[in-house]
Amino acid sequence: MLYKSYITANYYCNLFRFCWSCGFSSTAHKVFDKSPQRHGHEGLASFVQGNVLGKKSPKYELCSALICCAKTLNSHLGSQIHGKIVHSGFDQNLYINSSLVNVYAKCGLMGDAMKVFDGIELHDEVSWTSMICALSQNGQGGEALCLFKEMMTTLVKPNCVTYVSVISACTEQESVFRCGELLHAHVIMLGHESNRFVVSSLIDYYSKCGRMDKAVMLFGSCLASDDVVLNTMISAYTRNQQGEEALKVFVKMRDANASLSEHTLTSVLDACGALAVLQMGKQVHGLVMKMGSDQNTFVVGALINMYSKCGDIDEACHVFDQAGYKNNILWTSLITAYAQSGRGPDALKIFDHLVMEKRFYPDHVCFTVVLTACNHSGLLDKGISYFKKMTSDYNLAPEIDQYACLIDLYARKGDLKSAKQVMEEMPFDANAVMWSSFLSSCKEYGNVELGREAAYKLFELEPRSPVPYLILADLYAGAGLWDEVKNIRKFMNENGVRKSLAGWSCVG
DNA sequence: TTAGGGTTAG
Repeated sequence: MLYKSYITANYYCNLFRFCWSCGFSSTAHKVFDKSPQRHGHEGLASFVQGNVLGKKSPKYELCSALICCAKTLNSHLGSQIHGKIVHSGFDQNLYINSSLVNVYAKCGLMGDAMKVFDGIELHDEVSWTSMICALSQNGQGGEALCLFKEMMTTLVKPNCVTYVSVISACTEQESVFRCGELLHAHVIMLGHESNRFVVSSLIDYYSKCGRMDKAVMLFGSCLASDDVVLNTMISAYTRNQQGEEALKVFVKMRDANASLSEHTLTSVLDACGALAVLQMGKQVHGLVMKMGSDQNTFVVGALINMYSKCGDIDEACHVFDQAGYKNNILWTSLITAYAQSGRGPDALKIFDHLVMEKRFYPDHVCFTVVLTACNHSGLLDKGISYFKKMTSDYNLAPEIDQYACLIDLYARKGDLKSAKQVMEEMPFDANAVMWSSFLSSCKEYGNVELGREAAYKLFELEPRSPVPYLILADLYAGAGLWDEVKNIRKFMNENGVRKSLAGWSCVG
């Protein structure tokens, strides 16, 4: 088994300085890439600040400095260097501008990134790709595709990197899902299909739109020796409820003495959690300790989730306690672990304690967890009050997931009128999940009128599903409306909805 | 000397 060796951050920092001072900037970059992620960046950035900003800088040094800024997410230093670039008259240099786009994009400053991009007079494939990638990585997949289309109208031709960026953009939202297949056709025509970066982005794309047949085909056709392709495939299987296949890939990786990274660990822990295989999860935990990855935030989060999904809340807490650095995501993972193990009130206690001490600022996902915990613990009024706090205390506009929780809270309480009012007044269209939970509550409380309305909405939203027909029939039966029950059976036949009538005993 | 794939919370 190959493990990443751990050398101190100082070693990397000194080596970086040495390479840089000798003018070996590309070697310096390699050193920078290998430096441990959580250490040394600050030191390197301050070195850049001292050596680039204070001197008359050649173009390549400015470029190198910008790469460091992008990697350390240091937009402040990036802006300072930008000022120097303008002052030195290098503001039309393509290399520098592509790097600048990258710095701003990595720091989430999309307006600045676009401004630099728009200011470039003559683009090359890298400058186009930098901006396409920037949009893709900032959740603007649709815009990334538009820019790609614009690029296609120019004389500059996209390369492998462009395809990797634009294919990744297609996984962002369902509206651009179908574009991925078209891009795959481009890739085949241009002969990029054997590029491992392209392959892994395609596997990821297909797995995210549920086309595992295509993902498996691509995986089978490549050499599969690349660790990222293997990790992508483990995640792809897990995402598509094929955890056993995911574990098989992992076992093969171990048998082949493949290099295991922290990505591998998180992906395989996710598979263990999905399958609830505690023993296997513990073995991977052993590997985590052996590799010295027990302080990596991604790995710690994956461990907490794995133990929580396997029902071992004590071990989940232990992992959390051992983590030196605790961010919002880890706190949310811990709250989720309590909520998932039926300890909703404990989950809420942690949340209240944290916000009281101002140790973390809850986000949308955290509120979804809290609201779900309230829902599952029957703390309906408390849940509604948390929902209101989102806006009043934290200035967070609720999103569709939190509205779904609120609707569920009102409906479970039997306040069907309020639940329906929320569905009508919220800034989103009520989806099938919302109407389904609403319909179930209508059945629970015997509200025929609202139940009928919900069922008819579901007939439109999910025309092939027999479930709303069956629930509505149950509701009618509970109210003694036997003629209506018979009509439902007729209605199902007319609409071509098929379902075994087992369980529909109320019809008699 | 510019750009790129996979990982954590419901």
